[in-house]
Amino acid sequence: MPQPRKRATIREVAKATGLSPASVSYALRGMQVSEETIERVRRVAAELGYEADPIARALASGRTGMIGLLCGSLEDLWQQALAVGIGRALKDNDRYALILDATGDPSRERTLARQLRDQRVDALIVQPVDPAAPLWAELCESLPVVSIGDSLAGARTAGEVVFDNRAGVTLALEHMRDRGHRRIAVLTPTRASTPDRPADVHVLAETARLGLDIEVVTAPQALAAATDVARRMLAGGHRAFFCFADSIAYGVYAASAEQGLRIPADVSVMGYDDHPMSGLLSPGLTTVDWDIDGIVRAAVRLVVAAADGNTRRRRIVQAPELRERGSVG
Amino acid sequence: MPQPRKRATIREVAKATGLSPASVSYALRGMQVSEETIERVRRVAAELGYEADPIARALASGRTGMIGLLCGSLEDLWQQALAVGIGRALKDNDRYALILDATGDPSRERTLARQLRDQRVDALIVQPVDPAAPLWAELCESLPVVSIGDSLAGARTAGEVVFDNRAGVTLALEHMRDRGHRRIAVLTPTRASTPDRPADVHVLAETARLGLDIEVVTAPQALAAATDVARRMLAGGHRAFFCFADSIAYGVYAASAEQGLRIPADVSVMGYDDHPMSGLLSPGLTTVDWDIDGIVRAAVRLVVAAADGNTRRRRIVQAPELRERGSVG
DNA sequence: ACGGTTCACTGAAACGGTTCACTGAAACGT
DNA sequence: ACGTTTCAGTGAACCGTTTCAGTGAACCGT
Repeated sequence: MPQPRKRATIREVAKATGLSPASVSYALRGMQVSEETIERVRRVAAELGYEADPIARALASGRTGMIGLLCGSLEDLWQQALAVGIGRALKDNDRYALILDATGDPSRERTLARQLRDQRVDALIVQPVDPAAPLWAELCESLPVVSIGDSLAGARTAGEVVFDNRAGVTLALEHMRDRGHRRIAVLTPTRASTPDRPADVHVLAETARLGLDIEVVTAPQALAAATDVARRMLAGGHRAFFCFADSIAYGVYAASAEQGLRIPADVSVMGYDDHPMSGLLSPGLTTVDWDIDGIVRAAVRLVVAAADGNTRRRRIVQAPELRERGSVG
Repeated sequence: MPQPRKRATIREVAKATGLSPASVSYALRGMQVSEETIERVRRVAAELGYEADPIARALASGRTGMIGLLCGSLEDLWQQALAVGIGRALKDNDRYALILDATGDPSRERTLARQLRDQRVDALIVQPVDPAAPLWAELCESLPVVSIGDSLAGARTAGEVVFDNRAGVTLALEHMRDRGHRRIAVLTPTRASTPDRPADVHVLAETARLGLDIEVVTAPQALAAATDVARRMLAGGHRAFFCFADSIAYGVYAASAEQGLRIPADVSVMGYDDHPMSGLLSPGLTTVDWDIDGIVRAAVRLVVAAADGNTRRRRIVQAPELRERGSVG
């Protein structure tokens, strides 16, 4: 087991400058002491290679400068892209992100959310698996929370970037109906048992309105697992798919290819998200685009403002756009 | 600003059980006290909703139970997959990962690596941007480090999962030569200025041996940026590409499609990594496969052992496999 | 000369755990 | 009856900061 090398503490800096630890602490944060002293302390600290211990700092001050990011399921390529984008945007704001993956499991979501709070993150961005969980209200009591995707029921969030799923679903299903599809398999991500999740409600409402015959099935976002599900649905005679995540649609591509079925001649697929790879497939995946960069920017702006103590709450609604590429025959 | 709700401390549990804080601390970790007391303390703690504060615990004990994961560049889809896989595998070991993204920048890599050490992660998995940096030797002094991809020069790592890049490069370049390509553009990720990075050395050696005419260019892994580079190379007359990451190869697909060039008829592309999406493209991307699951398992096994105090150092060499899918004409 | 500010800095108490060295009692062997 | 172990549990120092409530000196206007 390696030996932790001994590091300089604030007391040593205090000794070396002839000041009290308190003054050094203030000086290093540029408060309450004379310019001259600040300069001197900085110099001595640099000489000694002193850097404040983030753990001790967190314990004493309750602040860390970190932003927590709790993703619903990182198996999803789009969510991966979102996480990476948020991480980089936060970096540009001199913040840094703690990225955690709830793996689509509400109970893990609970555990990790609490863990982040206990880690003293200054604020939290969450892409909820179960937006109706009481957890969120509890969490909002103790730190600013920004949600992406869905509104958190009954919680005082510090901001929300929500998708207009009603419009998105309408766009998708009308497009499929216009192309002559009536019997549609809807593949949605595995998720909380909440039966009345907003997006699902819209699907039911719209299919009823448009007179469609749907079968809803949950599917994991990992390619291999999504392919399994798609394979089963193809075997069951389904030939038109509305996938609630591009990652799931990729599974339909894979399963169709295996069985020699051609898209869009034999099988029709719609995605939901627009991951960069969707444009590279042939045919390109027709999908519903949510402007991922806009979401990243909005979420980061909200969370940084909240972490800085800004209390103005905002709700930003993202409008969807149909990205037609030819996967619906 | 939300008010942190007051939480139970160990002293309150001590009061409630009539024990000393020390005993409670031991009891909750199942040490040094009688079974009966352990049971009682557990019960009372649960009643009070007590849970040990991880920050205070980290300060006092220097341990956190977390494993740090420092990725070279999360723009790369393969590295994203690796990070997600490692996160999930660690979860199965009841550990949890702190995922950070060096964004391909050696100086950020330094900062983040030190930050992880200061966060008291029990161990670190790193996919180095600059494997020759003196940083690693320093880091290995204070915590177990497992590296993925390259060996860390002069550092006493706790384990390594390295790729046999010599074999991988040979596999790729021989394949291209066998298909009749002589003039090849090599697209490598942006990286440290280290000119003698092992993989690059192999490329030069092999091209010389095989009598190839190469031009080496660095390219970012983000699709849009990689496409830009590919576009320029196509404009420069290049028609055969060896990309040192599948993500970069995707950029060649995109740029070729834009210009109406067909793969493999007009343009040939080889990747390096084998991301799941590579099999979905048409034609599938011919690439060098590194068995990502094996890497994940090996790295996690090594790092968990090291975090548990096991000092046996191991070096695992991954052998490449050519995954031929038709993108090389 | 005097009360009142301002300024630069300090002492000590947090923050919430862990761990070391120790204690008193019971159990043990002889 | 005695010295030795073992056991369950304790007191207090410690981890490395931050922050609150002062303190003494210099400076102010009158």
